[in-house]
Amino acid sequence: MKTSFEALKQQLKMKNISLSHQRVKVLEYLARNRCHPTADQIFTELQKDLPTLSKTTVYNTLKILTEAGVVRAISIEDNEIRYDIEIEDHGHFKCEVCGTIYNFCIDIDSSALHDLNNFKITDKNVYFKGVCPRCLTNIN
Amino acid sequence: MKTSFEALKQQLKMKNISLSHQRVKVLEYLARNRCHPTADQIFTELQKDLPTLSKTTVYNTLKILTEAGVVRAISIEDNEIRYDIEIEDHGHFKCEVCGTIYNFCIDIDSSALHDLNNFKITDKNVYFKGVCPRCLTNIN
DNA sequence: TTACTATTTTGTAATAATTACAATTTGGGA
DNA sequence: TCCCAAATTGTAATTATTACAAAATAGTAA
Repeated sequence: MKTSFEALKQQLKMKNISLSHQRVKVLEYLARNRCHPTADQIFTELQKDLPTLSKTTVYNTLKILTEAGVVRAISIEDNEIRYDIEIEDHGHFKCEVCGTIYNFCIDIDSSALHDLNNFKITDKNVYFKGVCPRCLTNIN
Repeated sequence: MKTSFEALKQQLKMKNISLSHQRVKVLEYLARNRCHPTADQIFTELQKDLPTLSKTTVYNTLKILTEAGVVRAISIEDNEIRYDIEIEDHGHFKCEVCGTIYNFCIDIDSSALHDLNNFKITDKNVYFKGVCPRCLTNIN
């Protein structure tokens, strides 16, 4: 697990975000399942352990964690938001055949962005689409 | 107007997409309003001229044009899809204060993407967020 | 422990974007 | 003019998300 849980808790404490049982569960889920789940996937999975869990709580928690900068919300398409606990700059590749979302390294040289000279950039997202190697093999 | 209308029509004819009155109107709107409108904005505006227009037609048309590669669907956030008639590779910057979406030039060197060596890339999207110069000025 | 207060969770209802689908309309060719 | 296929329309359904009020919970001070 790249981001140690203790460090995360510390980080949230400093922002006065209390870590309730439910919030810890959501965080744990995101840390363990780095497949960019939707709110619904998180809810459905956690409900198995926490039968009283409410979907509203999942949405609330994701919103709080996103605003705290601990989680990143990504919306590639399909009108559904996916969540990612990796904050460091990286790109997302969505396979149009199997739907899997892959991470990939990319660093965009800000000096190349002459069009955005006077803009304050707070968030960079790179989303690619195409076909992943596994699906390319299966097609042939 | 960068992409000449005649060329566009030709392109669509070749793909066996007939250009009905409604479809032409949608295309014209996108060509004239390069502000990345939502389906609803397009519908509301066009309805003034075409009172019988149906929102379903707008969605249908946008889907057809997107599949034909004449229009690009972009979903930065807010769970709403925006449409752009510029197909050439460029990035989108959304100002978090005024909501405006700006285009900017960017070309991503594929050689830098060693993580995606065996992937077939069909679509590249770059979405940045932050504050645009005008809003930066107003804040101070 | 008890009482109090603020925060969190829960569940239901509302909202909003999009899609499904059947009926009607339209336009081009025989 | 008639006919057929394609396009449009309007309504209803679906889905993700948000709003909101009531209930539960946790932490704190007496």
